[in-house]
Amino acid sequence: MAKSKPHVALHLEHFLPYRLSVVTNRISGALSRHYADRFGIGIPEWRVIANLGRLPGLTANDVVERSAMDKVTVSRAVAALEDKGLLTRERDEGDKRKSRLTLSAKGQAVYAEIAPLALGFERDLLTALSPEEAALLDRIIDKLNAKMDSL
Amino acid sequence: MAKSKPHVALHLEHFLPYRLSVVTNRISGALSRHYADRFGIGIPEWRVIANLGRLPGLTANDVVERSAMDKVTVSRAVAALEDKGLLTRERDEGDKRKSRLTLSAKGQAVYAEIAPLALGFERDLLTALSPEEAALLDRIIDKLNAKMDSL
DNA sequence: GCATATTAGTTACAATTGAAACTAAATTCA
DNA sequence: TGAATTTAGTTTCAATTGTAACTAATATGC
Repeated sequence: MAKSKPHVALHLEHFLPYRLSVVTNRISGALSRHYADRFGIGIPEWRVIANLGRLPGLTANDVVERSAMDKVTVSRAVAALEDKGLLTRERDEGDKRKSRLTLSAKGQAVYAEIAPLALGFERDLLTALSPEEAALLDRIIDKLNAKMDSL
Repeated sequence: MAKSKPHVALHLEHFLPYRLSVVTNRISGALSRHYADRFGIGIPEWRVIANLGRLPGLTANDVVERSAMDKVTVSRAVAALEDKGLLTRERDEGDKRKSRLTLSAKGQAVYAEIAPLALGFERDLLTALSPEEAALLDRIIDKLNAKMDSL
């Protein structure tokens, strides 16, 4: 059954942007349910934690660039995490517009708990694909991103 | 460079659910900009139109099942489209809970204008991939969906 | 060196969204 | 039957989100 080749008529169920959107939302939703409920943390907050867990000292703007999230979304996620005591800000002395962000001990604990959950979820998801398919999917995502860059 | 194979450490930029989410949001955003601005129509409304354009007489619930959208989202999109005169409801005489939805002439005109835009966008996007890659991506999406069904 | 533009980040506001509760019609089954 | 359940669809409400306008700090150009 040919599916997302260009069509002469628009069939949503075979339309690539739509199909991608549906499967991605299902995956994101399932994943966030893994931690959102348990930890009271939403997707943007989790993404900030994931970035800072690996790269402490990023600024909010670094996170924006690395995460494809909106500036405002990141700003709010950072504020929420600070309120919850999961991260600290330290004003950059060289450039006082910036704050360096670091996970607190509590934030690191959350990271240490969620990261394996997330990786386990990914591992489970990837059992649906052969290693070759998984590798190719990666290449395809890169190519689609490159295409979007050029628009 | 190995990317979304299971990792020992969580690197968001190589984490499949995250990568999928980023590229999908970029694609959906670009696509909706193609019609949202020009026609004053949002994503849910467009999806309802796309469904009814091909299958007139669906009920709101049929659209929910076919589109993976929320009940509430569809209900609102349908109401908005009715307000704009793009579709009509006709109470089903056999089951008075249901309404059969049909695009008005105006709605069909919008569909006739947007559908080729959407198909052109997809065609353009797919120039980034070889035909084999495009076919495989379809298979992969099906497999990921099947995996999500089983969770 | 100072006016202008750019960058980091926040705030205000309006629109979108989904969960939960609700109405009305149809179905089940005792 | 007719009481209890399910289904189609809507409404209410609170949370999430993005756009635009803003502040404060830095960089640029003349």
